[in-house]
Amino acid sequence: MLQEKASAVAEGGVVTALPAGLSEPVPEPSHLGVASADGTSHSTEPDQNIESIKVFLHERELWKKFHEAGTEMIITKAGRRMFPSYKVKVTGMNPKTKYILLTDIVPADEHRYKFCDNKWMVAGKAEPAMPGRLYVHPDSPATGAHWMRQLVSFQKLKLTNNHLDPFGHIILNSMHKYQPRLHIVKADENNAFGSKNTAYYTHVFPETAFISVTSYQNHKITQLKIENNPFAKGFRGSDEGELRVSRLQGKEYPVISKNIIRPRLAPSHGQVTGKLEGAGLMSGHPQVLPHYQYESGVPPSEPPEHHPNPFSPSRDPNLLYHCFKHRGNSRHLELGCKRPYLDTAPPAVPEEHYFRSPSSYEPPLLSHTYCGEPLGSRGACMYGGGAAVDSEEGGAGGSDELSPPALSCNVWASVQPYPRYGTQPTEGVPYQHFPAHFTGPASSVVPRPQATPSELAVCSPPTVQRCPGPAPSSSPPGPGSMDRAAHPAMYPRRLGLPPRAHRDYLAFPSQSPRDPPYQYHMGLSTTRAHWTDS
DNA sequence: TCATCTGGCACTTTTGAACCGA
DNA sequence: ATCGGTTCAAAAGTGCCAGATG
Repeated sequence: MLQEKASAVAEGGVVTALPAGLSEPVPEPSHLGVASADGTSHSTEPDQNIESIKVFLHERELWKKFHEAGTEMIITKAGRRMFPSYKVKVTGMNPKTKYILLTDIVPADEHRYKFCDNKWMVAGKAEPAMPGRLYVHPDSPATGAHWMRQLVSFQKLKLTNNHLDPFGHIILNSMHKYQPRLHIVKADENNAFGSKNTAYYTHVFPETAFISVTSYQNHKITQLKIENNPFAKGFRGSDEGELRVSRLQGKEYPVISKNIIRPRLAPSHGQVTGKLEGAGLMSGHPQVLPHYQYESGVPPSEPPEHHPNPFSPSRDPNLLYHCFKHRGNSRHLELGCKRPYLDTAPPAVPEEHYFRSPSSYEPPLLSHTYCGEPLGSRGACMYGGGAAVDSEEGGAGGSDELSPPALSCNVWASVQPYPRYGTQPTEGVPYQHFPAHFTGPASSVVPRPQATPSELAVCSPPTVQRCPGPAPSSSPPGPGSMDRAAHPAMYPRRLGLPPRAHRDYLAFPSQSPRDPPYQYHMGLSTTRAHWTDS
């Protein structure tokens, strides 16, 4: 059981001094909330300064631009990166303490959306959530000094709609709204990741919420992507001058020619934002209680500012976008709504397949209960939501002498459909902006069968235990090398070259937030590095 | 018929081996 | 032999678009 947690949202802060190492002023990080497992807020122990950690979203201005338009993220079968990419600056860590940084993406609500009349609207109930997966930063675990030295980038995180994705990408449903979250897990000697007193810190930037799509719906988003994503420079129009889509946008979005476009990957540089908008974490989550520390002096009773509503009709009415569809060689402007998606289609594949049948949902690379890597390997690491894994306390087992430092597993966080407040959207009703906050009865210590949706079980190297589940390989090199051989496709690159560093993946059946409990289990790298600086 | 998804395309950036000279 | 800089080709990441799917 966790004895402490910290959570926060990025809202409500104020712009303050430029943190060292950042080239732009960034808003004050979210206020930290510290909650104990019993549901009461309290300060962390003096030696666990996790509550002093501050997280700054990189390129926040860019994120806000997208957010204001209603961020969309493409999901593909092969996996697609997020853009803007999720990068943060972390401060306040103990330089010598080791931390693990990871992200997950949780449903923002229980609705499916449609893009109708140039805005996102609720179109029915959400489909069952995909297997929950975590993306562990490849540098994890690393010292606070390491994390604070530079931006922490999760840009290699990929999103997919492939329910059977074997690559460990985060699986999402199209036309659903999601909220990325950042977790910072303390993993030092006295607070071993996976131990009963694991301290972690969950951070949510509401402006990073997005709706997953298989093709862009809102052309303003398309243009923002083209304008800001260097890989999309090819779509920035010709010398004659215009973005392809801009022709169809009328005056709404400025025509951008190659001549006038300049790389604007960091458009927020030099900009100072005003008060951060949005609301704080709402109470209701026994594990992650709201606990605002109004550094700016704003009393808790003051209504939080809201982000511009990206998905509601309350946007500037003058902003008019059009629905397009492709027919033949031309696009046709459509002002009408697309056919409402009113019925919730059953999952393409029985949920059982993913959540309850580890054997059936067990991608080769996800079948290990722990992952290890050769020292120095720093590849992407994604972890799947978990199977019938009894990770509590980590089932000791296995030939420890031969195995890499084994893992203990702890349920350490809960994932719920990201809560929204305000009126419950109804079908056909424009989506109301949701603030990021936690709600729900999730408890990190609920016995597995009754566990709340998407608990995160953490497997940590400090103990000589393993996450229960598919039998791990006992080969010292760890799954990494083995899987590379078994699944070369996972490690593409030039022949004869060492594959790019990759961590291996763990698969854990997961479940829908609305369905029987599922857990995220995370197997952390079993590098031979010690977890302390000693 | 329609909304949504898929795969190929052209384009760009990124990556790292190969090469060269100091 | 080593190091640092440059070059270049392949890989990877983009959105667009036509066709497929349910």
